[in-house]
Amino acid sequence: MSASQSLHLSVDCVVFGYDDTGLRVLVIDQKGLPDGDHDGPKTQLPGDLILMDEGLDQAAERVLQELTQLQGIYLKQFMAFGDPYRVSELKDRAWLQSVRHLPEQRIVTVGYYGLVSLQDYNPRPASFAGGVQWLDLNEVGPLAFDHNAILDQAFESLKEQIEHHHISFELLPKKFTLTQLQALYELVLERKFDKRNFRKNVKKMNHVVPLDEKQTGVMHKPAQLFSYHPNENSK
Amino acid sequence: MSASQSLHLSVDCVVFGYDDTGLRVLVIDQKGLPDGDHDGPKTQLPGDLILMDEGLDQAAERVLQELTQLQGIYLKQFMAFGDPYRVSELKDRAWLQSVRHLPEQRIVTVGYYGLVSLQDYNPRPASFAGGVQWLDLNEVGPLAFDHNAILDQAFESLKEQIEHHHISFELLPKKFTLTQLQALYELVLERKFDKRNFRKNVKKMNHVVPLDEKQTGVMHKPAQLFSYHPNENSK
DNA sequence: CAAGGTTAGTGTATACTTTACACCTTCGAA
DNA sequence: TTCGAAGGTGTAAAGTATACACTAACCTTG
Repeated sequence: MSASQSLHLSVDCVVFGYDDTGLRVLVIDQKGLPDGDHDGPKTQLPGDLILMDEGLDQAAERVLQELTQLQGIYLKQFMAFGDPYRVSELKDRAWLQSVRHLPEQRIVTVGYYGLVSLQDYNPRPASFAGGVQWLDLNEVGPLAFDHNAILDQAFESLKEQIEHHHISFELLPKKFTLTQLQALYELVLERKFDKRNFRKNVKKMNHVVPLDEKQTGVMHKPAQLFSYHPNENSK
Repeated sequence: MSASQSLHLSVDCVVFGYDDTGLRVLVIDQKGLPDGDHDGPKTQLPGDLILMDEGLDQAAERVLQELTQLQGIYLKQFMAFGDPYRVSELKDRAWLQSVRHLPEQRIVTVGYYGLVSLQDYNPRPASFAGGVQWLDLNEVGPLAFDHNAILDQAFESLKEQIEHHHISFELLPKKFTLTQLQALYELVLERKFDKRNFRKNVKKMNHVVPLDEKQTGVMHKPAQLFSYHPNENSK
């Protein structure tokens, strides 16, 4: 029935970053591809094979750290991708072979999405490993492998989760304004909200608490800052 | 970095079945376990290794068909389980070795949940492969491996999806009564609904259409039958 | 064939939630 | 001092959710 399986398992991370300029995805350059045709896709989602003694969540954390220096961010598994022909483009196979010395082996991957506040983590983009870029979600070109499909699916999962779980705060700085929160919801859910109604709803959530602090350095009325307190008695 | 991976990939199916007696899960007996201690868990979720040339969804379908004869039912991937020690009990390892002749290899599994109407598929339980049982959801004992955890997670996913996607109809016969629909929601969401309010809501869904037909053979006022029409213009 | 058992099926009043909508405030820059 | 730019606030109307109790239709039994 089963015979001898020979396939590999990887994790791929779709890291969403948010700041006042919008919602972005983290991609890395493919390194080590032999010179020659410069056209095709040269960026991909950060991902790699899992190690024999680590769990999936652990692998996602490690891979992300190794490839992008990002650490300690929110990561959540959303879907496994196992189409036998998911790595079918010639260029993709060539890259795999050049980097991993793998023969034509099947790779199944487990997708994770990650959330990070660009304002908190990215004041110094230079600290990231070379070849790391934050692409605007609307301007992601073709990625290697089936990574565009993985990205789309990750964004779908994000949309579904943001309303029912308190994950939006993972994308915001520790101190944020209600305008930032609203803009985030509008970007993720792809619709507009009324400012007053939005704020009314936020005030019902007792895990969003106002601080004794205001925005500084803006050339308009400074906004009240808020922060997220997970255990401000339930709801 | 990665070195040589050597792990296996399987699918496991959590099939939920519904009829007027409640919500059930499909389990199979483990066969081929050498005689001896009869205590430990002897049932498991249907699952097996995936083949080299099939996708994950395809593997789930095939495995389910091979182990339980169930075919053509709704199946949806919900999560991958990859803890390196997920198959840690001695008895589980012994079983794997006796059946698959695998050494102490790691197995990562992709979980699918399935939905089926017991009334439509199970008028003749004899037609199922031997060793297949439908356990009441509240009376599932210990299963092999980490299958209890997989089951719990599957049920969580079912709860989340039933409200936003039209999957409840996969658990109902083609022609169903509103009482059946309500009882199903009550079982899955683990709360009661008011009959009149529930029916008001259903009548707003234009994908649930009344038929020109009533229940027969019941010793009370026969109920109107309904059926599900996916494309009765949206929402 | 009448009575009793059992589930089907229906409407309304009230509380709550959602929506739509416009103006004054506060800061920095010029 | 004025201007530009975003912050911050309340109310009325529409829609949705809840709570609640009786009659209707079938089968069975005496």
